[in-house]
Amino acid sequence: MRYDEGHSEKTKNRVVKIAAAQMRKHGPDKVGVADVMGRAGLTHGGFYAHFDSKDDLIAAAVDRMFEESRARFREWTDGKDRPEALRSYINAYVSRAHRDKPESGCAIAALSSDIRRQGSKARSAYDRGVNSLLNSIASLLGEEDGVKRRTLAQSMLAEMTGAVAAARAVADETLSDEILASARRSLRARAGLAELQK
Amino acid sequence: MRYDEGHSEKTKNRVVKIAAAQMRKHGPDKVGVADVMGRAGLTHGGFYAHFDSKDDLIAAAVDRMFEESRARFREWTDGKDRPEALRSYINAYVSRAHRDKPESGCAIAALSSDIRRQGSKARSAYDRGVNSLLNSIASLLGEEDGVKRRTLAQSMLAEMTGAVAAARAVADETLSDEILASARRSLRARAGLAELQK
DNA sequence: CTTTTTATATGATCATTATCATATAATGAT
DNA sequence: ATCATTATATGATAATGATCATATAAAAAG
Repeated sequence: MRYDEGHSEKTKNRVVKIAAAQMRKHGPDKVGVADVMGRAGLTHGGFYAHFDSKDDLIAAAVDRMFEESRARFREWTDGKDRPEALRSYINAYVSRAHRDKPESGCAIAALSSDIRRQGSKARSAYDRGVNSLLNSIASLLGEEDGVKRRTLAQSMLAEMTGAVAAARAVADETLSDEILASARRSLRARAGLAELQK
Repeated sequence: MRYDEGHSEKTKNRVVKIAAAQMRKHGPDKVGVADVMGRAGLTHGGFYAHFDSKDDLIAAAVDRMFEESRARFREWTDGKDRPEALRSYINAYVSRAHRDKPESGCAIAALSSDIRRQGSKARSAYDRGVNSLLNSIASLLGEEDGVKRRTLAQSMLAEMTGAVAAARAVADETLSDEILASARRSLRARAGLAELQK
């Protein structure tokens, strides 16, 4: 049928959004083309009208995940001065809420061990996303020179993503909560934030 | 045939060792039973004489990975005094050598996003391994009380595993090297180690 | 009103993979 | 020597999943 202009693009966006959520939740390889299409209210056959291959979908989904990351970054930091924005970002990222919602969370924490097994398009999208996030974090740091800011941002990103990934991996909830709390505290300290409330 | 006593156990050990390597490299779900058996010089059919299911093999493989972790920990720290052992452990863990050999490296860095999708036996094995590793790290820390040592160990483990996982995930080798170097530096600093050489 | 267009549907194919029933071969026990 | 044992092999089954050829339906263009 001759749907109205832009219908195809809207459908594609919907499919990518669903794929981005499902892939963070279950891993890219555990999400089937037919399942994603089904969730979008479509059947599997139409898939190849939108994407060259499943790899292509994975790459689009990774891009989408990092777009969502940037939106969350803004949500958590907009309208706050630098230290407050940083504190807010750390607390929101290294949180139980984030841990419990991988499907809408950061791609780095969700795909940490999956992405290196993916195709080059997905990996490029991932690299772009990581760089973008590093820049965002560095922009919140008050260090003198840019090199130090970048170094600190990289180290903090490692701890943030490592903590959330580990907190998800561990089955014991007490241990999981502990890991998050320890990382949060350490991150605030080394970001130069004085401890206020808990 | 009536093989000599202990043949079965030796075979099983060999299979688990191979599975542990392959699963760290490719992810548990990407490693087939037939492939592992083939690498052990066997055919797929005999598998169920050794394991109840693939889940069972995954759990055994996870246990094995952490045994290897403990052996590496000893290798890197034995015969050194506490600060030197800690420095050695950090430098060896957060290294390009470790990054480039997931198949023989730490399970936490290798399976960070895979393990939460596995069965309960594998997850229990993982929890045991994480706790054991946390104790090992805490034993290297010179903090006053045990709580602080545990907190710091958790935070450091998050950064170490996060850095190695991220360094593997990223395609750009320059960025990957940078992430490792940044994490290494930060970890040594917050572990209270003075900077000596590079 | 007919034709063309195009997003989506149907249905098939081919590959992969976990699992299991059954067979085999070699060797200690009889 | 024959038998019983047992680790491993053969071969089948059933499920899943990516891909693709082809069909269809509905609206826009004529």
